[in-house]
Amino acid sequence: MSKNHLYKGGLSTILLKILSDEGRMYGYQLSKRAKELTNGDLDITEGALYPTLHKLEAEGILETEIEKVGNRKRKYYKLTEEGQYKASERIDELKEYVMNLQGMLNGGMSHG
Amino acid sequence: MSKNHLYKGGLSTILLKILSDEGRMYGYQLSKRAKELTNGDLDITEGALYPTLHKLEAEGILETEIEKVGNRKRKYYKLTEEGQYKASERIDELKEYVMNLQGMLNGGMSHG
DNA sequence: TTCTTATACCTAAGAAAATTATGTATGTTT
DNA sequence: AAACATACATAATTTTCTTAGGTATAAGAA
Repeated sequence: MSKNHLYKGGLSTILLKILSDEGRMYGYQLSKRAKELTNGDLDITEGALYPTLHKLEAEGILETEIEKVGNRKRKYYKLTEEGQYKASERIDELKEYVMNLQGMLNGGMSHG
Repeated sequence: MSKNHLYKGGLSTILLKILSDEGRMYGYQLSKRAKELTNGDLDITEGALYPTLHKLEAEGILETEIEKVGNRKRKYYKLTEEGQYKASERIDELKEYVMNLQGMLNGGMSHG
């Protein structure tokens, strides 16, 4: 099993984190929230967003409900019961990884 | 210009950070050092490592010297003068990105 | 009222960057 | 002698992203 999630494949875990905090969101809303939370650094494209959500749904980690607001449909995502467990695992792994990475990036200042 | 380096394309910047700290290293050594510095989390495969180094060399960011140790050759990499400038730019960007990501991962605890 | 922008979903083609597999060769340890 | 670590490299494949294209409703500006 690979441990190099983050510089490849971190997007799904980021989405899971947001959903685990917010409870229930739709795709468009998720991408806006991600951008907010990272001070504009994370700009999730639609071509990445929707396939990733579909994959997580297919894995049984997310489930959906379609709601009509006015004349427009929104597809709401939330974690399944099984998904809550898997999500917290993945989020913890990512946290640890990011912490180690940050340690590396801020260490080694004694050179110049 | 894309801002989503990290969950894709962070490897080269990580290598630049290590080289900027250590000054001069060869490929195999770089991969071992990266693993050390991240408590084993970052396991760079050879198929990722060498093409990435070759690309950075082709970009003029790294330069090489081959040394013979016993009967075995080592290819040492270091930053070029131009490379030092570009490396520090990329490292700063990555730092900021990782900081924002960490903020997101550790925020939103007020849910349960 | 028409144009632009924002909202809201989606897929397909292509590129980028990784993994996996394979190859060569030397040195060390069991 | 066999296994493992060092040390380089490339090719085939897969994953995951960007870019581009498509549909449609709603709101605001010109």
